[in-house]
Amino acid sequence: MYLDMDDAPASNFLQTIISEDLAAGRVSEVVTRFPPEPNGYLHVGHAKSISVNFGLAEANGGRCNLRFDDTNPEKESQEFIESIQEDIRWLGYRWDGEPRYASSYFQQLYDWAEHLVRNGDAYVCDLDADQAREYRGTLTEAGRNSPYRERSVEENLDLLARMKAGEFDEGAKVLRAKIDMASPNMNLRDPILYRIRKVRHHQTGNDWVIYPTYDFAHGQEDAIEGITHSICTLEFEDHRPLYDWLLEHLPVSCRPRQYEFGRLNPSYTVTSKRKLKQLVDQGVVAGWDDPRMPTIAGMRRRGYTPAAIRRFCDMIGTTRSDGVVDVAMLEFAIREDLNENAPRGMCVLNPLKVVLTDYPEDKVEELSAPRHPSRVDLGERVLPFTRELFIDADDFREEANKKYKRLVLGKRVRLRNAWVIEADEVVRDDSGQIVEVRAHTVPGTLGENPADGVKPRGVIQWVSASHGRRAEVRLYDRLFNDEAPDKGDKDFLDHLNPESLRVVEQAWIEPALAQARPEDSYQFEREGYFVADRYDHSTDTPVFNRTIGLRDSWSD
RNA sequence: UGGGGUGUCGCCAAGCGGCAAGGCACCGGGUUUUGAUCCCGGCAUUCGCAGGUUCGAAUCCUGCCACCCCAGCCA
Repeated sequence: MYLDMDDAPASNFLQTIISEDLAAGRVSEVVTRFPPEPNGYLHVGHAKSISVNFGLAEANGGRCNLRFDDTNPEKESQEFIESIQEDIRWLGYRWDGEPRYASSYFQQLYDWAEHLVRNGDAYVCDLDADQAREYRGTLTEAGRNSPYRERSVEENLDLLARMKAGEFDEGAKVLRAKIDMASPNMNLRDPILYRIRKVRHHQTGNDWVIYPTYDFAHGQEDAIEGITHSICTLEFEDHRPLYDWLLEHLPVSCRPRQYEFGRLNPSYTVTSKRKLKQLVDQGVVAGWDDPRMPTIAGMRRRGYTPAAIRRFCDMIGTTRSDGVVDVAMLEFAIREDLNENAPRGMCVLNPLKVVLTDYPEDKVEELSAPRHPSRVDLGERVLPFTRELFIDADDFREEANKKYKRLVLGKRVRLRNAWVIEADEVVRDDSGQIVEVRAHTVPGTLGENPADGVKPRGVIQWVSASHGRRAEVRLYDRLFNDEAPDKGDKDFLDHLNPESLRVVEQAWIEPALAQARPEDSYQFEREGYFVADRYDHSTDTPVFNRTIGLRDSWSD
């Protein structure tokens, strides 16, 4: 079903580092990790990170852990923990062992916090958030030492224990590393290690009222798990000195190294969790898994395949430069996969009745057609042909120039996988609207060109009016009509594409398509790739989502 | 005016002192019962800019410019 996944082994700066580490014996096995915070759904940007972390481990015979970085219970939930696991599995990756949780290391982390305090490397600070900001200085001015910076080890130990015991209110005290308030790197100006949060944690319940910050947790989690290469995105680069400082000042048994790569920014989309949440909350889309969302769940429902997403990640590469990737590349990846693997079928979105006047009323020809033009292994399907058919209204014109390769009055067209027909006359309703085309078949044209040498102008899809089935078809398009909807001071909501969804309630599909199971992909010939909706589709009420249209180079 | 990064074709991206890979997009042409696919061809005398080193530089040095990130008790 999927494309060949191990084409060219990805070569990038991370692989180069790993190869050198392996060759020099600095590491004996590659261990990476994918460390999402369970505070939202995974999106295409995470897919790249997953591909990088799992891919590197896989390519080097190593392991990759899944670790929930659940250090901030306020924003996290079990729902996200589950959706994240489902998405990673769906993408086709398997983490090593059981999922890990930062929260399962809380005691160890606390012990290490005491260790820092004992060595005079951390202190309890009573400054509130506003004061702390003031003391921190600015980008161009050094900060000032907190008045609580020189507390004794004994006092700090006592205060820390009391913080843990719940004796202080939220925000009343924090534990900070004692580094350098004048550092040009803001992250080294006595960063906060622990804060008081009297909220229930989804994994540890009410065991803790103090929670470690990302900085105090991440490197140590990596050390505990024996991570060799801790790969994250560029914005964490400034945190690396702190990451290293903590590991140097703690009795950890191994030294993971942090490396950063540029995050993925696809054009015509937004990927910030805040903005995606806004789209959901404001009802712009139907939910986190709306087919227009760049979430993994959304792309899945849209009909994107794991193979296409992985292929896309390989195509864009992994570097330290941050740019915008043309979504056309993602679209190429899914077309490439589906062109190769999706069975073909016929669907008429905008029906116009055609009556074949020479064709007997009750005759039904059970034609057979290949499911795929080149994949003979996919077999054939039965195509009932009858006197009354539907074609797409866009595929008929009373008159047209020679560039129009469809049905024209008095001219011929090939009905895909069936007869060549010739249009004779149109039937109109009271308002003058064409409601029917009367035509006749050209004899001997089943699988053959017309004997008289007059070739059809083109090929169009059709569905038997008596044997076809009704279906709802959801035509999705880009959610935004601006290449960079959230760049600069733009409001991304001002650039929504009003035509990102058009629902065709009464499309006609050939009978074989009604047999689709949810999440089966097809190419509706001449239209595009469509997937049977994961939730709403059934044989009784077929519902298809347009994944992506066919490449179209035609212009009038 | 602090620190950390990045700058190679419209986009992504190889390249690491020897004379600019590849993919996407785009433009031609061919095949075709999908205006699809497939096939063939085109597409950077030039690597942010300016100097310098060298027989030779996208690759080394110097200076400059542009853009991104950092002042959450978020990650």
